[in-house]
Amino acid sequence: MPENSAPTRRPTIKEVASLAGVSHQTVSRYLKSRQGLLPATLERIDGAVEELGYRPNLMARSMRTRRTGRLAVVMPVTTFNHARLLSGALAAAHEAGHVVEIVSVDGSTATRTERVLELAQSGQVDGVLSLTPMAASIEHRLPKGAAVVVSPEFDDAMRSVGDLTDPSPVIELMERLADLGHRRFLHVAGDQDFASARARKVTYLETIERLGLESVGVAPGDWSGESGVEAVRRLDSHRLPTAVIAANDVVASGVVRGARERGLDVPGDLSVTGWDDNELCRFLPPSLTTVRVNLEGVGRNAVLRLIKAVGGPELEPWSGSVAQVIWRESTAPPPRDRAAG
Amino acid sequence: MPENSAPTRRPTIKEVASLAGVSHQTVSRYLKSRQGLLPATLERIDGAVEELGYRPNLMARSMRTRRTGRLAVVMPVTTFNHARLLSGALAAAHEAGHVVEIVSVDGSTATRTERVLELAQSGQVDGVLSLTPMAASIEHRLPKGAAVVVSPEFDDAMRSVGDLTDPSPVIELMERLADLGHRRFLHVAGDQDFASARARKVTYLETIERLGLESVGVAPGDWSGESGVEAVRRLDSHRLPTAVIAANDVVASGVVRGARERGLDVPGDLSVTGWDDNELCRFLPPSLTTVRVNLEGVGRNAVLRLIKAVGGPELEPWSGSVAQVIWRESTAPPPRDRAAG
DNA sequence: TGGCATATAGTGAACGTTCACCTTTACCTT
DNA sequence: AAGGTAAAGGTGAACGTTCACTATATGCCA
Repeated sequence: MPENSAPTRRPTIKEVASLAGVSHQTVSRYLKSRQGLLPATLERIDGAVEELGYRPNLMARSMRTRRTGRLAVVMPVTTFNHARLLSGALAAAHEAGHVVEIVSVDGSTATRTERVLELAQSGQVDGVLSLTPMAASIEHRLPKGAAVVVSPEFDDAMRSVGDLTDPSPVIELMERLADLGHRRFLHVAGDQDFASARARKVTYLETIERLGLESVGVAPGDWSGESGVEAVRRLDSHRLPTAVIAANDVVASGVVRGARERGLDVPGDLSVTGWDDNELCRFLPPSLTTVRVNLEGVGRNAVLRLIKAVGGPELEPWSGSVAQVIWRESTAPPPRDRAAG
Repeated sequence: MPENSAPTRRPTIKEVASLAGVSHQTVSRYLKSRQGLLPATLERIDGAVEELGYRPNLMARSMRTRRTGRLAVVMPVTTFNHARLLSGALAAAHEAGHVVEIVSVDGSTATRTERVLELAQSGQVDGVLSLTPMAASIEHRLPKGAAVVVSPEFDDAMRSVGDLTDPSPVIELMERLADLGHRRFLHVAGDQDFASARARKVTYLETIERLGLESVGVAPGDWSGESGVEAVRRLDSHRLPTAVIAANDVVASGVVRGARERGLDVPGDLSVTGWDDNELCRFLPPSLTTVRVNLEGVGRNAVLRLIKAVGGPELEPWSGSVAQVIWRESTAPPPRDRAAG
C-alpha cells in the first residue's frame, strides 16, 4: 500500500494549511486562483496538497457560495430516444463548466411540474432545463429557487413552437416533389400529442393548399411502422397518391413495405419521405429521402438559454439550420400515367 | 402576487422553528421522520412549513450527513447511442431514491480515469458508475471517496465480459443457420476497440470451428454500413458465403445493399443477420433477423451493483435473458447449388 | 412520596468551505 | 525619516443542516 491506511476521512483545507504552515484562508485563495500569493507560499501549499492528496469538498464549497455548478435536465422517458439532443446539451454544459443531472419524469403535467419545482428549490442545482411543459398556473412560484428554462421542444399544449417542431422541411419536400410533377399526396401523421407531429400535419395541409395540390388525406399515426403499413393498405386504389410524406423514418419504412404489399414500386409508383435520418436510411432499398435534424444543436441551444439564465458564460450558440432535407432514392418523378393527377 | 416579495433568500429550518415556537432540532426531527413528536407539535410545524413555503436545503443536509443521494454515470460519448441503457439505469436509481448525474467523457483512458476519480472524491456523489474502463494502476486510490463501480459493459482492455458483450446469440444464430444447411459463413466485425465486437468475433470463429463450418473470413469493420457494403464487394465470387453474421444492424443493411449490388438475393442467395433490433429492421425488405438486447435491463443491473456498493436498498434485479434472437425474413435455407458447401 | 424509566424537546458544536474585515510587511514618495 | 499605499496573509463568522448531549415533563412502581 502506498500510504499507511489513514483514517478514512478526507483531508480538509485546514489540514493542508497547517501542513503548509499558512492559514486556511491562504489555502482557500490558492484554490480559487493561485494569485496574489508569494511563489514560495504557492510551492509550500502545492507540496501539502500533493502530500495529503487533498481535493476540495465541492459540497461544502457549494453550500457557502450558493452555487453548485450543476444543471438539471428534466425529460419524460418518452423523449429518451433523443439521445443526441442530450449529447449536445451535455457538451455545452461542460463547456460552461457545469455538470448535468438527468431527471426523468413520468405522469401528469401537474406531477412533472411539481418535480421540476422541487428540484429548482432543493438547492441542489443552479438551473433546470425542462423538456416537458409546466403547468402555467404554477410558474409564479419559481423565483425563489434556481433558474428554470422550459424548452418548447416537447411542448404539449402551448402555442410556442421550438426548433424541433419546425416543420419547414415539409415545405421543401413538397415543393420539390411538386416540381418533379407530383400532384396527389398523402400524409401519414405522427402522434398528435406531439407538437412536432401537429406542426408537420398543419404545414402539410397548408402547403397542399398553397401549391394547389391534391391530398388523399392525412392518415392517423403514432410514429409506428404499422401505422405506415396500415395507411397504405387503406388507400383507395382508384385514387392512389404519388407521394407520401411520412411523419418519420419508421413510419416511412412501413409505408414502403405497405406499398410493396400492394405491388407498388418505390419510387417508381410512389415517392416516400421520412424524418430523422435514422442510420439505416442510407442502406434501405430504396435508400430513404429524409430530414436530418441537428439534435445536438437544438440541445446545445436549449442549455445555452439556461446557462445564460443562471448567469453563466456566454457561449457560441449553434446557428446552422435545424433541419436539412436529404434526398435519396425513395423520391423520383411520378409515374407517367398519373403525373398530371 | 400571492405573497409579498420577501427577501429572495429561502427560509431556513430556524425560521420554521421560531414560527412554530419550537427549536430547530425539533424541526430537524420532523423533517427526518415525523416521529417521536407530539401531534400538536407536528401540526404547528406543518403550518409553519406551509406558510413559509419551506424546502430543506439538500446541499446543507448533504454536507452534514456526507450523503448526497446522488449517483453519477460516466460514459464515453461514443456510448451515447445506448439511451435505453441509460433509461434503465435512471429508473433503478430513482427507485432507490437516488438522482443520477450523467458525465460524458472523452479522451484517453488515463484522462477518463482521472475524471472518475475526481468525481468520486469531490464529495458530490455517493457513487460512480463508470461505463468506461479505468486504468488498473490507479484503483488503489479509490477507498477515500465514493463507491466506484466499473461496468464491464464497455470494457476496453480487461478480461471480464459483461452482459452487453455476451456473444452467445452468435452461437444461436450460427447453429440455426447450420441446421438450415448453411456451411460457408462470413463475419463482418465491429470496431475491435469494443469488447462486444471482439467477443462476437471470437465466438464466431469458435463456432465455425466447433461445428466444422467454413469461414470465408472476418471482414474488418467499424460498425458502419459502408463496412458492410465493402465486405460484400470484396468477396471472391468463386467462394461466396451463404450466410453473413454482421456486427450490427447498420452493418447488416450495408451487407444487404452490397449483395443487391452484386445481384445476390437476400435471403435467396445470402442469409444476413444483424444485431440491436433497430426499429427499422422489421420493415426492411427483407426484414432483418437480429438480436434484441435488453439494454434497460443491463442498465438497471449495473446501477443495482452501484446502489449495493453505496449501501442503498436491495432492489429486484432484472433477470430475464439479456439477448434474444429475432428471426425474420433475411435468413432462410441456402441456395440448393451451394448448400453442401 | 421518592426514585427511575421513558417520551419529548432543547442546546451547542460540527461539517468544510468562503466572505468580510483586519494586520503585517515592504516599498515608494516627499 | 515620516507618511502613505499596495501586496500578502490572518482571524473569526457564516452558510443550513444534523449529531451528540442534556433538560424537562410524564407515568409507573415500590
